[in-house]
Amino acid sequence: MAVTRATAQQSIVRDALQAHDGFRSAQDVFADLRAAGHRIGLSTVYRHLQSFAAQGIADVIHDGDGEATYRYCGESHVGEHHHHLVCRHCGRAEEVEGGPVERWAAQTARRFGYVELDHTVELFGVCGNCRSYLPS
Amino acid sequence: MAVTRATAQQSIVRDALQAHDGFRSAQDVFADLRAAGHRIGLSTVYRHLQSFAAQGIADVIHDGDGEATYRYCGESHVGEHHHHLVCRHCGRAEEVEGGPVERWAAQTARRFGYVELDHTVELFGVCGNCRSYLPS
DNA sequence: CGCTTACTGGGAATGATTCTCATGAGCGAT
DNA sequence: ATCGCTCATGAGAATCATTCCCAGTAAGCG
Ligand SMILES: [Mn+2]
Ligand SMILES: [Mn+2]
Ligand SMILES: [Zn+2]
Ligand SMILES: [Zn+2]
Repeated sequence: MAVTRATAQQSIVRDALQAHDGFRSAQDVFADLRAAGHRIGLSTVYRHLQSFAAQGIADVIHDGDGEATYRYCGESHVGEHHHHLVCRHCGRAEEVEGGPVERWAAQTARRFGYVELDHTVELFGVCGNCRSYLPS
Repeated sequence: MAVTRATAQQSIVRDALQAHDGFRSAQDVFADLRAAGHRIGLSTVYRHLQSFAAQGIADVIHDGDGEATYRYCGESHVGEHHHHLVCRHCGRAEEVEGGPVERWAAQTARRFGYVELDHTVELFGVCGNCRSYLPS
């Protein structure tokens, strides 16, 4: 599943991801690359995004419709376990530590006798920037 | 979006959900109902499951593939905000309170200047029952 | 410079969810 | 109990993200 050779396509997919600070879908990235004049296949975009995620270089979040969105992981958090605070308007995301959550999760699982624990924790809101633009 | 009239189909979809203590997909519920000899359409199953969710009667979780799964909410937690500890093997789920998580989420959002906060928190593991059946 | 093997990409296939719309059934009013 | 309006139903088509297939291409190594 991990695509390892250094190809031109791998580069442009990585660059496209890094160019934004928010989560973007494979379809989005594909459309942007094509619009920018790059010759690349949709399958290839999927392959690399998933490969980045498998390597921990990128994070994945499934949006409300279940569509997978990817984000290039910030330098300081590559590989480390962390979560995100995502602006549901512009897609911008902050990487956050989950200290209290991790402890609560472990304790809760123990209480119910569950093992091999894992968890998904994502925070959504409207960022300071978008707040000014938006009504209500 | 909420289907309100008391129809036979609404009943059997509700019953099918209540009959299991784990999260199940619309496709699963549909297959079961058909196998049990009920005449019902797939669209109708989707309609009712989504309606239950909109009313807070059922919970929804998107599984790893982004497929939506539904679960009839336990009596004591209907309407109240809560989370789940789900067995990734048999689908069984425990309803859990997220006290520490709620506080952490609010504090984190404030720190980054985000408003209109919301969050998804789901715990996954292997339940005590399944642990005995499973290898490794 | 070859060779081997992994990568590419167009198109077809898959599978969940949504849409359309003619038919059927709640239920409030009579 | 009946009528009639409105909403619910369901079969099939449509949508859309993601995966599969596979012949052609290029990376990396000697
Ligand atoms: Mn990250
Ligand atoms: Mn619940
Ligand atoms: Zn924003
Ligand atoms: Zn289990």
